[in-house]
Amino acid sequence: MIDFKSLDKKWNDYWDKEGLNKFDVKNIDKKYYSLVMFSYPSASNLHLGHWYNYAPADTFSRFKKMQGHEVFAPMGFDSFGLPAENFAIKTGTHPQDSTDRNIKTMQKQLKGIGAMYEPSSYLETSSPEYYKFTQWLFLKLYEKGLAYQKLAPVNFCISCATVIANEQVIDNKCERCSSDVEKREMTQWFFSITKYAEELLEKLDTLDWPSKTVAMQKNWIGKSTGGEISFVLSDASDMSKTDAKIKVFTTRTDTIFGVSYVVLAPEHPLVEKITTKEHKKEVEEYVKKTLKISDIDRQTTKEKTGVFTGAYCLSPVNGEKLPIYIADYCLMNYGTGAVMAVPAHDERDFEFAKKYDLPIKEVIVGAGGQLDSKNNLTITDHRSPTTDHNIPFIEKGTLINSGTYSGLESNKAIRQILKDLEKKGLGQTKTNYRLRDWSVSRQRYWGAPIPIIHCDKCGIVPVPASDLPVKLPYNVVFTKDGVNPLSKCEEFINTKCPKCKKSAKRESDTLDTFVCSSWYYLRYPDANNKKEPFDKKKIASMLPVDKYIGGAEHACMHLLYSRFITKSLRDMGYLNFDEPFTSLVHQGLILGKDGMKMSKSRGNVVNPDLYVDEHGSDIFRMYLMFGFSFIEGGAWNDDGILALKKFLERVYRLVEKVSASIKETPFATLEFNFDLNYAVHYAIKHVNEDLEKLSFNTAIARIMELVNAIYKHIEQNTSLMLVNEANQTLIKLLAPFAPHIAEELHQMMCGDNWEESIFKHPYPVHDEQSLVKFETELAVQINSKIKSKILIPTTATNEEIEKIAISDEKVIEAIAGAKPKKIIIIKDRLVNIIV
RNA sequence: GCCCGGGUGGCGGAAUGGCAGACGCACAGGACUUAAAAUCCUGGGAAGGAAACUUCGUAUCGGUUCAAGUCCGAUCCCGGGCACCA
Repeated sequence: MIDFKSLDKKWNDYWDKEGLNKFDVKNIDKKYYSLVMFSYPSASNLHLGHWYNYAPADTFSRFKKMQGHEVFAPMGFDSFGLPAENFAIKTGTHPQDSTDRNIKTMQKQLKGIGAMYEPSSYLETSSPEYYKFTQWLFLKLYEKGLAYQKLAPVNFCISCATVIANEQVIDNKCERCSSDVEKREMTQWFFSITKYAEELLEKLDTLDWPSKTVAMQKNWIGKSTGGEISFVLSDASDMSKTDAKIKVFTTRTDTIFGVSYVVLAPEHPLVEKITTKEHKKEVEEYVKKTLKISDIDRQTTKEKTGVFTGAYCLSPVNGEKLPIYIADYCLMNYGTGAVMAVPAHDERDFEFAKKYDLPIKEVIVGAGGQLDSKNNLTITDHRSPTTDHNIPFIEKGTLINSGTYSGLESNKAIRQILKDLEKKGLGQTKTNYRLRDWSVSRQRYWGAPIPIIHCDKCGIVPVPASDLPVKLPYNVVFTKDGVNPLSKCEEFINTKCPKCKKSAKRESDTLDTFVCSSWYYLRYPDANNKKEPFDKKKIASMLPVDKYIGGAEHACMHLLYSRFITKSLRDMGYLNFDEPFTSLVHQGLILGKDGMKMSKSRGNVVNPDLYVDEHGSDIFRMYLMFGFSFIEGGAWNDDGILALKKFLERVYRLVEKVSASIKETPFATLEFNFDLNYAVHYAIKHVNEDLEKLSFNTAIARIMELVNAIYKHIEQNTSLMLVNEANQTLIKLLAPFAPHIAEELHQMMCGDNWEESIFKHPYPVHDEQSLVKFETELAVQINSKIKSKILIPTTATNEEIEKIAISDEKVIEAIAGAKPKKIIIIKDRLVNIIV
């Protein structure tokens, strides 16, 4: 038996030599952009997760290529990032050096997959040729007012010593290092992703994306429509007119008659102004205390606290005097930083009201509440306050105790009340989003420097595009003090102001690596362009990406950021499409043998290299595709890989056998055999359909069936020519899955006539006629229970099928003389006789 | 708490409302072999039965339907996301 391992190099070299992976611009009309998420060289090795993403994706690319598409499948490295820098602090190895080294190893490993990556589009985000344009992107966003600097509370990871984005905070811990995240007030750079909130939300429905990812993004954007309502301060004599109102945001304007107090966030600017003398000390202490407690504690303790400010405001609907509180459960960074509290119909307000003994006014009853002809409310819902006081009742329903609005259904009341308030200038409809602007400043070295200069005279001055890239200096010192090495690098920091030419200082923050990865798919098709990030025309013909395959962990980060960047570049006139990734698929997660997530500490990490070294890449990648449902993943199993080895050896023997016999009897007759022909076309049809859906495991199952069928026909002495033909189809079907082995088998089959790579051949297409059988087997049910099977001519009419079914021996016995009441016939499936 | 997924043999996993368990692993039996391995063939949801066959069976309970793993309602468990968002 041949050593499959030896085939990897042979065919890889051949593909390289022949330029088989090259994208040919001539065929641009048939382009297919097949993208995988590029690798992050933080660890020194390609791990199983990479393989599980890249190998099946390559099978898909090869399938598309054989289908006649001009496939563009690039690969590169997302090579900036914290881990390299942390490694430098720990070991003294410069991030540039460790990154270069890791990339070298990983490139070798990538080669081992045997994937058809386009060689000329290779990129590394940490190379000046690339980050020059990441900086260009920043400047463009700045120019358009989409990048700005502000003092804001940000998430600060103490261990990483840098600010991180909202999206990078998981359970109040850093997404990367899992240590605590602190809220800090810092001047930071932001991208105005919120300006695109509505489009980012809306266009989600046009995408062929996993529904879960769409749901996550929708959730993250968090649109809610409601009203912004003003509560006028009851004693506003000493304040300016604009300050005399508290604006609250609510989605439940229908509950406004149930408001018993108003709450401000402790950070709210009005707090200071409205607090009365008697309450000043208490309020100040409370504000100080809550601001000091990090968000972490504010969330984990959850117990609501607050204090009375001494001030009152007036209900805009009935003029009722309402006390104003400040409380930690009101958040400054959402809505207006103030809420109207309706304890009877909101859980949080209820909890607070109970604790501080505030009135609870019920104004909504369940949907059973109705006005009778005399305008009296009848209540039929069991949850209504008049029966069992099941409050807080947070659902919508019918209004009670709400003046002229009583009796209205909630949704109607919301519209009506807002309309009336608008007339009085005290309210309007308002949409809020949970999405915050993207914080992109990082106080770290190993990233693209933000191309900004701070000048004492001119203020913030962008680096002129002609001066790009702002190069990251190599000679910096990495220390454990948590201070950005760049800020201590004199030769980097000190510069001249481009405007006034006086000495000025460079911005020392670098860009979040997600900025680098938010546009890399635009760079690939024009990766060697020295003048521009990409040529507009080229991109217009190559983008959007047709199939994007990668991990689900990027749902609210990379995938959202990329959509935003695409839209902003479109609005600047650089792109002519709205969405970067029309079709997206996430591969599942491969777990350790123990069914647990792989981790070094658990000691259950599976190293792909060991298996590839032993079996070659085809067996390994086929196991990854056959052993799991692609989008589910699952636990690793060593036996599974042996199964695929067995299968491929079985195919090899088959090809060996058939090509040997063909050599012996080259003029074998071609005698048609329906069954074998059917098996071949059945396999072709399903492998095509399954590959289109990335259902690799079932596609391989169909190929296995074909192999079994061919073996059977050899035994049955079916025409050698036909077997030979079936075999050739088999190898083509197999080619995207096991490219090296398929090339070898193809060469074996062709013998002296071999001319070119199997990937220059079209993928088999099935012939519908070959799948039409003369006879079909139908199951016959009596009262929905299967009693018999019958063979009917495929062309039989329903009447004929009925006749055959009823005259079947077992059916006669089962019916036992009873008269059929109804006969249901499902084409090609079954007959159900109801008696 | 809320929003998504998911729960099918000993195992990985298949099933446009229409014959549950494709394909494979493991297992068992047979062939080949001095023997073993490899290979090739056959069999395997469970229970009962000599067999034909019968009954049960896709987390649980109920419903719709001639027909439910699939649709609907409730419950339990597992995974993921969000989490004081007014």
